[in-house]
Amino acid sequence: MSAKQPTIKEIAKRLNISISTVSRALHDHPSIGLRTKTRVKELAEELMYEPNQAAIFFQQRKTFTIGVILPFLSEAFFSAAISGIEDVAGKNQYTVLLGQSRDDAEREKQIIDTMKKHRVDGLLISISKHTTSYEHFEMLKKSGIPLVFFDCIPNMPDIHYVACNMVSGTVQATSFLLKKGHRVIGLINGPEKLYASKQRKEGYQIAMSKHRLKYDPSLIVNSDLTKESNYKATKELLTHKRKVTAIVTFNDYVAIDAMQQASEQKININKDVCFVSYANLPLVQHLKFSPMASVEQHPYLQGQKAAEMLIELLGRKDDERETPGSYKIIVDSQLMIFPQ
Amino acid sequence: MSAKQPTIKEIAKRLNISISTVSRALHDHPSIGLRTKTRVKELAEELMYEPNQAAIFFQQRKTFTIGVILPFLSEAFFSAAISGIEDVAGKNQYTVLLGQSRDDAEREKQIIDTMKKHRVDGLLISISKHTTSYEHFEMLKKSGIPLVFFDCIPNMPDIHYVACNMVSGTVQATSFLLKKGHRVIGLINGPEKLYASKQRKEGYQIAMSKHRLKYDPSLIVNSDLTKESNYKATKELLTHKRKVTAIVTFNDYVAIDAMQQASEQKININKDVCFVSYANLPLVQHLKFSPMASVEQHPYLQGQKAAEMLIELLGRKDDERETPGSYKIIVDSQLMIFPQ
DNA sequence: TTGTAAGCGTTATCAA
DNA sequence: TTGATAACGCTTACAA
Repeated sequence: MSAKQPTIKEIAKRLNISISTVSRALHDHPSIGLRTKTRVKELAEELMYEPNQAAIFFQQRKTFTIGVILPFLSEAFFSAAISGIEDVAGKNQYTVLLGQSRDDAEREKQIIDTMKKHRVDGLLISISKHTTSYEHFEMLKKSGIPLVFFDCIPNMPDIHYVACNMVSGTVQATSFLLKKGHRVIGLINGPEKLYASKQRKEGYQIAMSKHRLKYDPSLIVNSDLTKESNYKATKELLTHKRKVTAIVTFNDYVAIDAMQQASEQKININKDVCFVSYANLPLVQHLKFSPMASVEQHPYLQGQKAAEMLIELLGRKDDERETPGSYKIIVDSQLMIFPQ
Repeated sequence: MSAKQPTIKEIAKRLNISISTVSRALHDHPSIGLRTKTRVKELAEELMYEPNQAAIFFQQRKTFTIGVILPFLSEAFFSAAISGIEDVAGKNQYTVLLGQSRDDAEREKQIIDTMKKHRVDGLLISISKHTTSYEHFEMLKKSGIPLVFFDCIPNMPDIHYVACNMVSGTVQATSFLLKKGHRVIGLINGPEKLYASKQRKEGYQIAMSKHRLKYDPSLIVNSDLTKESNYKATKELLTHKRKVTAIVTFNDYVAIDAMQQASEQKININKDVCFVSYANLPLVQHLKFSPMASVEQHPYLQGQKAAEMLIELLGRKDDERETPGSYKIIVDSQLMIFPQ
């Protein structure tokens, strides 16, 4: 049982040759005689030899591991994203180390520490919504660990990232409603300081001005994305002095709460008040109340792109990596309209 | 930029002492003079020294990494389970390497290979529903890598596992319906060879016999869990010669399809035909049609338990690990009844 | 209290 | 075509 794994040394001893010969034979080094090579390979096979990656990682100062830090895997967006990451990583012989921040800045910091300890070759991060200080990211940069952000990105100069352009998604969402004749459209936005919220706000404003409508700031309300806050925001819009006939919500979860709340107020969902949202949850069309449309953010694609970017970065020689500036990829969001 | 990480050698040189002294100072070894210790620690701090874990892993023949292989992170069950795993792992200084099999046996095998290469200390596996041969698991066992299965476990002797007793869950589910007066209850089960299906079947039979009702095999139909297959199974039950008034479904996803199908046949959900299911998806109560109850399988808890078991196994000396037999933990499932 | 040195498994450089 | 040896960074038994 559990006989300890054979090493090249073991093979060398048995064959009465040197370990370097064994190493080379195993690597198909051209200078090794066919005879020796076969002998080595056969014995390796027989002993079920497997190179000790730990030793190789150590020797090559590389772990072939990338760390992925994201808020919640339970959010469909992230589980899709990590699949994209995993696929790209796997194709490139990299492996994925996982850490969920649970939207807790402290936890995020701690995970980064652990990953640094584990000497991941690089990191993919979607920051927690409570992360405000960015020192830990700076620190990583300084220690030469490449970093690619995706989806939720910090407001820092010179970072590599992949993100979705929420502005255009929001323009589409709002325009969709405007074209349907709505004139008083509310927006339940996320926390004000979030970049994602700023983009939605901007998109909303652009759509309004495109349609030559005056922008009414009181139609945008912020929620901290808890159920209570979502309810409150919804009530605020539903009791607005102007009659709100359509609401754009920060994401599908917010939409669920908003529609629930509206329905309790005897409002006919998507009749009296129309809803449009973001995320495009897999189950969204099966919901009791579902929005008329939802902005797809292509999480799998974002994951792929981010992983590709990171691996590209990792492939470079250290000196090339010094290149100033940063990579950015913007994935276009897209309004998915559901059949009614 | 990216100055390469300092080593104890570096510290030793600067302080003109030996590397072993540095190593010991950093580890608070009792035999080191307070003076030297402070000097070492201060310099380490200043240089932002961090031990090279890759070297340590190599040296200690341990990576403090556990591999987790599961079908889909997009299933709420698994994303909850992995959170439990991650929490326990983190508390014990372990880190989590992720692999999704996508219910593909080949992929599963390949992930195992990669993880073995990466020298994970142990593995947590929920097998893919298409895994039929277990050689790769046997192989791991032989190479001395501890293995703990959770949720979906293979039919192998002497394995460690954590699983949910679906029998009792099914007894509860079926009894719930029986108590409501239903007499002709259908079961849309999963693939026949799945252990989980066998348990559900058994539970169904037990509940029936407890209520002194004759078991009618034609009321159990199998689905391969695709949408089409779910539809087909549903139709079969709805056109059964006996009038089926309640249906238990393999899980919430099946329930969604089944209720959709039933509704298209003008059947009044939970009036004409009542539905009960498994999994307790977080969104289940927000669905257009939701089952009257769903069996909770405590994924987070299963994840925790499995991780604890594995870490316990890892903590042992090699000789203790030889202990024959195996650990099993059965987590009780529980019927969650939703307010109507 | 501190230093020396072996060893973990591999790759790579240099010699033979 | 092959072998000896250093090196990667760290821990630890043994010496001093």
